[in-house]
Amino acid sequence: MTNSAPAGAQPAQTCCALTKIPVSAADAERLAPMFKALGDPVRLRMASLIATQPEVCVCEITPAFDLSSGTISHHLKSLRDAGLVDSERRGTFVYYWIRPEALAALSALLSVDCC
Amino acid sequence: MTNSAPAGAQPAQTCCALTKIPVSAADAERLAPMFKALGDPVRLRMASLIATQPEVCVCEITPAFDLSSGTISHHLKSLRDAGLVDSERRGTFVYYWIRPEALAALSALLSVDCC
DNA sequence: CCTCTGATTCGATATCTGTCAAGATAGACG
DNA sequence: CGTCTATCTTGACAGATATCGAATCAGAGG
Repeated sequence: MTNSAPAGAQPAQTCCALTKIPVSAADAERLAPMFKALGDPVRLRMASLIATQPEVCVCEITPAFDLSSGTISHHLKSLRDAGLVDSERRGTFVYYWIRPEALAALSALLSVDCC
Repeated sequence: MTNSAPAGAQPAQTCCALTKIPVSAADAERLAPMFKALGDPVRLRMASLIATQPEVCVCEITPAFDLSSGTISHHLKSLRDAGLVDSERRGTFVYYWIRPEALAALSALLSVDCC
């Protein structure tokens, strides 16, 4: 039980939505899965890799990780199920892109720019 | 495989650090556990409950959830291990508070205010 | 000291998760 | 139509996780 802040001292000075009003159970059910999807190092990197480009082919994602293609697919599915990315097959290849609304929802909760 | 964005159309217009440069493997290892900790509805609500006040007694947290005290402790430990909160015993009671640096780290990654 | 209360830890259990290898699909292209 | 390549799905499995109830620990106060 470390102690990095004088317990009685000043409160969290970082202001963000999370610190304004307790997240409701309903919001928590909706938002937690997105955090969960980003809660694995591989998926966090995948999401970032996809987010840095308009769209990314799976054939570009696969070689960026030392994992089987089955595992890559599995993680991409997690990200898609969480609503963070979307995908489309175009010919032989499948392309993924980020869903900005999803990032915005998380950002709104954590962003310090809310006040 | 739904299709909510015209694949070839404009890229993610929401700008945040995540979309600038792919998260490095090292950063992913450091940040993913924090997202993971927030990736459970119970813990997300707990973190928010703690973040909305300077500090919160466990005796206030416990009745806010329909869970055994053992389970509450378990989740609080997860949040603490992830570096999101810290705690201190004061007499009979234990108090938790948010670690603003941790929220700031996540915020920096997702915030739209970076450009 | 003894006991009471708040909180954590422990043991058990059911479920979930990350991973791989192998098999199944979907198009492209002869 | 057959085959090749890219991707996804399935089956299996070891390890993690959420949960409870019981046991333990830490102070407070007689």
